[in-house]
Amino acid sequence: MAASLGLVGREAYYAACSYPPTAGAASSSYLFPPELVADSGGAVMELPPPAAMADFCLPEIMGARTPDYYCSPPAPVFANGGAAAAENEMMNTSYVDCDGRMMMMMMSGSAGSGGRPPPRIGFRTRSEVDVLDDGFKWRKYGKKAVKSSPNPRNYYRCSAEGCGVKKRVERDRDDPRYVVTTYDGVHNHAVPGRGAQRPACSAPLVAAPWSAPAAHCDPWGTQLHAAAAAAHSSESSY
DNA sequence: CGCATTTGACCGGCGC
DNA sequence: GCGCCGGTCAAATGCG
Repeated sequence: MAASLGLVGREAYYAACSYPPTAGAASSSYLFPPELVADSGGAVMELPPPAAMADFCLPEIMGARTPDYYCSPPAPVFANGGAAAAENEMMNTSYVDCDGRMMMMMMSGSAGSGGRPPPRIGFRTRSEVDVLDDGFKWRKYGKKAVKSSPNPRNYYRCSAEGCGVKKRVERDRDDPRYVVTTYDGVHNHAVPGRGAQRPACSAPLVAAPWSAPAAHCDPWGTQLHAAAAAAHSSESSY
């Protein structure tokens, strides 16, 4: 299982996305690594300066130390504009870490019959271990060698009952020091064992307007914060 | 013994 | 229609 982390940092977050999920590799990788988006019509976002993002995303908490991570409502930060994102039924969220570095996350999926597309979130983390301990309990259900990468891709499912969240984990093909993790779906439960310390919805979170009916706050907050917390806490351990 | 992991097989989507 | 490829399943295996 996810042993305690040996993360050595998390500096290299991608700021790229690929959509719509059309041809080729892009259909299975809505984000990252860059080679998957560079030639497939994807948009590489130009990120505003962290400070600007903080102003945009963190109005009520500026002035104090920013949280480890912060999830924002969808922001029109796509290189080709928010309209294009809307056209493609894509949404995104972003957050900054305490160092002011900004991280973009992409969510996508088939919108289906007006329903909320299942969020897909991906990020890249420099880590010595393949599986980042994000606080949730994952059960590995598959491993596959993919063509786009010399490294095998591992498939995990949240082992919580009734929670269908999946994640894919693979080493970056260009830099094996980095782990590319893609979350698929939204946890319908709190982080195991962290109930008191880390409620599913941290206070500063802005409610996402599209959040799931049952969720009173950003449904991604749980996993994002969990992952962020895991990554962050690990930093001090190396 | 129960649970997690491994791994080959199978299936469906997509491009040609 | 066929083949490729990614994703999932499920039996076998390992481990505590």
